[in-house]
Amino acid sequence: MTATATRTHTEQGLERKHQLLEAAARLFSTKGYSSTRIADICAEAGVAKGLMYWYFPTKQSLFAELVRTMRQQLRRAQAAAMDPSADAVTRIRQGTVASVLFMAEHRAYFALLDVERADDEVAGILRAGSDVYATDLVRLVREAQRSGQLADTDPQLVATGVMGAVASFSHALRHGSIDITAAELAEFVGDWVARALQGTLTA
Amino acid sequence: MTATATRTHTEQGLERKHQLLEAAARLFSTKGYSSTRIADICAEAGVAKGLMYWYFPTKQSLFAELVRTMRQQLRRAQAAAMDPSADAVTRIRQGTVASVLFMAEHRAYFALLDVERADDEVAGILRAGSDVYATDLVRLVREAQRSGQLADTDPQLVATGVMGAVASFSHALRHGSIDITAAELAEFVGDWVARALQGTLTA
DNA sequence: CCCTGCCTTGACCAGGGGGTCAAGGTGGTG
DNA sequence: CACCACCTTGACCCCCTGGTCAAGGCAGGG
Repeated sequence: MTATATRTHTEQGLERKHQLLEAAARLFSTKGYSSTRIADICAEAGVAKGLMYWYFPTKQSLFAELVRTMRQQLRRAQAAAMDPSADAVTRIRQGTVASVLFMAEHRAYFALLDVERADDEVAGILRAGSDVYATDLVRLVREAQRSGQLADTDPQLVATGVMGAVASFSHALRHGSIDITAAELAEFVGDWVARALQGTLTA
Repeated sequence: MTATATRTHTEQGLERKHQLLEAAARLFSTKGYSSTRIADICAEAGVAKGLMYWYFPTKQSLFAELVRTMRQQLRRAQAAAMDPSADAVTRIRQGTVASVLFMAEHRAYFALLDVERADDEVAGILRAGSDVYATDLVRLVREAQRSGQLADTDPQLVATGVMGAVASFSHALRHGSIDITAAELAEFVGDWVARALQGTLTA
């Protein structure tokens, strides 16, 4: 394994790297991680096989970078959608809607979550990263509880429910088992989550 | 590939087969489908590698049988939990609670759903089977809508939400990110789903 | 005691795929 | 022009793993 760590890239180099990431995202989300061969990725990107190893030390590292990038983007989309002056529950709803929309726009990328969920080989590396949003949600739930908006259920539990809803509905949309526009679905999921949450008050 | 199809088994044979299935379930749910080697399964079961092929024609068929069995069991548990005289929403809730409980009792088996979700190599074979519960749910939702219990949202959408909740919470419990007993969680999820559903009325 | 059908073994095979490498561009700088 | 750093190629290696197979128990029945 050559020392890819200290490698510097030109403008063109970064672009190539990006091409590889995009090609990989397309294939991973279609065929799954382990069923996607490196040769496939390079073919999809239109370059020779060896080139991948100029930019990434291993297949896993490519995958890892992909997920890292996606998470950052998602995170940004969520943050942008939340109105800082709004109450906690509203912000949760806004984040939820934004998440569904984001995922619809970037199906290929977001589908990686499914892979990550099952493939232990890679899940370990990244588990930590997936907690970021969860932590955020937990904070929001606590805030809502302090302000009396929600009852005192375990915040972790609630966060799981919210994230689960986003993931499940997104997954369904991605796989065509639902026939609806992304915008409509996003609103629906927002409502769905809001209702499930609010009830927590009377529990 | 030898003709495993017409093979007859003795009492002992069936037991051995069962051992293999159990070992496989344990490993698949821990390491994922593709990361589990046939050698691992046989080692876990304490038999020689070749023996697996006495009972199963391929690795995939072993997996398929595993999932088929699990689905049947789950299906039975759901059916048993539903009170035929109750209204549709109540039955949905009962099925939900039963699903969470079942999954908690059979973690190793149920975890296979995660694998199935991502691993395309195997997903295709079984996709059809996973629709059974969905179809059931859709029927219940329609019934509830006819009786005015729920508003006229796309039943498919609602079904997705219910199944998603079960899957997500179960997944969380399985992976230890939630600290709660299975019974408690089951009730929580039941409530969660019921709330999310009911709201559909006022949408 | 032998024969037949079920069961078990572990060495073996073949191909597939991750990862390597030597060689050859290409463009910018002294 | 020469040099260097970046980039690109495709043949090659080799391990890993799903799958095969010939050989050998070990019942039980005739």
